[in-house]
Amino acid sequence: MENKLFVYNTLSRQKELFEPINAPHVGMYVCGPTVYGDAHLGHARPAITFDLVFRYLRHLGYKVRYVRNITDVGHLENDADEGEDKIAKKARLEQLEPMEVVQYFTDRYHAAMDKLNILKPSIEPRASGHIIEQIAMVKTILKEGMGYESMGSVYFDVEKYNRTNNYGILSGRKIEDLLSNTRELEGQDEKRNSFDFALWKKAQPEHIMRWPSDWSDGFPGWHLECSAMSARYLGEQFDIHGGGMDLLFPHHESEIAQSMVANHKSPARYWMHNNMITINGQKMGKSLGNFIQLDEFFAGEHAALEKAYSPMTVRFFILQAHYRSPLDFSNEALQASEKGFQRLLKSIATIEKLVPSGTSTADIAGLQSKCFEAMNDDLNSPILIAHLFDAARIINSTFDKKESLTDSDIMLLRNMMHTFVFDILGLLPEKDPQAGNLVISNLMNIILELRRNARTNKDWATSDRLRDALAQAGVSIKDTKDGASWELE
RNA sequence: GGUUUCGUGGCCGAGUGGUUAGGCAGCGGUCUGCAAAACCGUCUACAGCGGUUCGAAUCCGCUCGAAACCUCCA
Repeated sequence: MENKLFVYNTLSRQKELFEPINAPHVGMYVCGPTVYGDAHLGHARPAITFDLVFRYLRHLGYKVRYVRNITDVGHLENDADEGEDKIAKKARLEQLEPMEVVQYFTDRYHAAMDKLNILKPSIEPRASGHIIEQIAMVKTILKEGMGYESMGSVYFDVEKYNRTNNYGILSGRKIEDLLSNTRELEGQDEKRNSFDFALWKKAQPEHIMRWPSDWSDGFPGWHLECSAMSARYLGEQFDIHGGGMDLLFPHHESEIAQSMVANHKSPARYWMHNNMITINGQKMGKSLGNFIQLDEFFAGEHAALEKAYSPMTVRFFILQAHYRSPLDFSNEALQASEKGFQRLLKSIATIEKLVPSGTSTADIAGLQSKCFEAMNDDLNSPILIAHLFDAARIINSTFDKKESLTDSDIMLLRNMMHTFVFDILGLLPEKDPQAGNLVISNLMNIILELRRNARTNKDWATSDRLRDALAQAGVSIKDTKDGASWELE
């Protein structure tokens, strides 16, 4: 843990030295998905961003407890569906039990995350499994006088809270500005102010996800689950709270307010927010209808996709941008990432073929230091990747005898590449599943043997005919110094 | 309208008061029977207008343009 890791803290709006409350232990909470639909590219970003944080902290030697929730209750659909839960709505449409929908999309989410090689969080709590904790928190907030009951629902009194605290500490918003932005929404007459948020919501008769409470049969408010579950598993104050930038306000702002009242502590020391993925410059989002599901990427089945993009291509694409910058989707950019990633992987394989020299013409240790510097500077994965491409150039040049490396430098380089590419960036070489097929492999050996004979006899017509026919069949042949190799298209 | 952020070369995307980002594409070369692939080398830039400075793409101001949030959202 000699590395000095700096992270950008949204609270202070600057990079700060990361110092855990109880080193070597680190507590990290990240807002997970609402499981009422398949994961799209936008979901991949926070998952990958905080997977990178998780992996890097572990690499630095920290013992990290990573909590990422599953939201399966509590989100209102929209103005038109006042009081109707997203999960419940989907369930009614599909004639399924709400929990059946939750289970289905949770499993699908996990499968997509597995493909992206995202490590599982230490704990993945569900909101519906923590109703008791949430009700207890509502009671505490009421006892503290910062909440009020109205027609069976309970609301947080933002204005009162703001007299002694700062509602806006995270987002930079001022309550006066919020006041002037009052919009007339249905059901707001229950609230004292438009910006008050629900702690407990009374369920309408048709609402099937409901739990009993002192105030009504209902369900917990939008922001409560994260406050209740983070406190339960990480304590009242923990190290890192993460999520998408779109959650900054009001979700995270309200989380802070709730925790300040219930626990008299600001819940997290470092707030980290990943930026959005855009498509044609606009946020990719469910409500905008412009999202592309992850499985559609992997299968290439979407009108906006020119081809399929493998999970590792998507992962590399996301890591090539800094997590706090917006990232614009395009086929051109994806294909650039795909090729670049393959080049990086090939260079790692080439390390094994390097022949050691007595001296080194490249500074491998220095390059390794630069890689750590990049990561320590707020997880700057694009800079790290640029350094890794420098390493790739050194590897290839050494292989071409234009540079030289000592035995120990080669070992260092191998270790460095494996550590950063596989362990920290979480990238994996993707093996063609068919390539391992023994029958195909044997057939290819027979065909290439025939072609090799033809070539020995300078029978170019036969040689080229085999190559063209194989290309038609979806197998590409590459002639190298060491003979021909093949791969499936 | 308010809050926050951003505008970099053909595309994507880092950086930041004086020193190469990187990837993809393009171009040149090596290799090759040819081709492909691979590898090496290499060009194009900091929205516009002012200001501060010895020096600004980098700091300040204005203009234009874009985005996120302000309502569920990763």
